[in-house]
Amino acid sequence: MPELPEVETVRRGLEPVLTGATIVKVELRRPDLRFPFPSDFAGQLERKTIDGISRRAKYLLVHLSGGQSVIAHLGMSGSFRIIEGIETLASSDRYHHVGKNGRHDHVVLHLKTKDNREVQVLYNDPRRFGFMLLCATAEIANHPMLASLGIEPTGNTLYGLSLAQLLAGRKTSLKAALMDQKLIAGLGNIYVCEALWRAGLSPRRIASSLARNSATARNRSTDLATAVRTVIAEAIEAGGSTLRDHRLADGSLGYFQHHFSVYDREGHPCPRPDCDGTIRRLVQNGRSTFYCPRCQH
DNA sequence: GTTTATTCCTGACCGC
DNA sequence: TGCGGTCAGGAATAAA
Repeated sequence: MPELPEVETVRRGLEPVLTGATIVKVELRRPDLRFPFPSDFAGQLERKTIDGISRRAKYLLVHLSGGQSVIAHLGMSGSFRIIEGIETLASSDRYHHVGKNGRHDHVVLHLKTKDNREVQVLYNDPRRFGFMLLCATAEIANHPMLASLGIEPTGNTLYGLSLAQLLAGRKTSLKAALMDQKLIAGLGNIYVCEALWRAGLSPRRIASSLARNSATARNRSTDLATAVRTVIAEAIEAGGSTLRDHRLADGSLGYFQHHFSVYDREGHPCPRPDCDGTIRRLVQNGRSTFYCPRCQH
């Protein structure tokens, strides 16, 4: 399930191939993913060159010559695959890890790289929760999908005080607040669970309790901001190292198996050294939450 | 304005 | 082995 770290890893994997490449041809093998492709999507990409690829929250932004950008989202099952050369597409053994016969390869970009190699970039998405849209590059920040996104948990904008301000007045749970893309952009179910465990905070705690004017609340918001930043940074780092090992093997970009402390570990012992609790699962807002009832308060 | 429930989709998994 | 049911999840959308 691609959250911010996975999307950033995909971006880093695509960047050296896409940057400076010319889009020779675009194959759309169905009319839509989650949404219909923009009208004449292929035509608007073909013959353009790619100036660069950036990321905002869980969105990939592919910047094209001529002032347009592709806004791409991987949904929950989207992945990219890079195939060198033009003859290998028919080789079925390339598909074994992403599904049968490339059935869910919905988009194929035929590229000529800046050093004149012919490369195919395939977008595969079995559940089709992903999407691709077009937007004027100058207007990306105002695009409805991106305009109301909150702060990035990377960099230096998320810290105790800024987090406390975001949570002030929120009557919902800490878990739901951290999942809210309008507050912090890019966190999903997995890293929210992990960050709350690291900070020793209960997912059921009322969000605004971290915004109170007390030393305890300030410490908690600082601990949580630190936990969010470090869990994201470590996952990006882990994705980068996985990418180095993985990319040469088969060109796939998208899923990276990390080790989690609590996510999907119901019934396992809490990994905190001085805790003898057991990881539990509960459902909040229709989503599974994994946490340790012994050390998260 | 805030919060919650529903919807989209398919593959994996479980019990019978 | 096969069938039906359940679950997972991001974000738009509707509803409360």
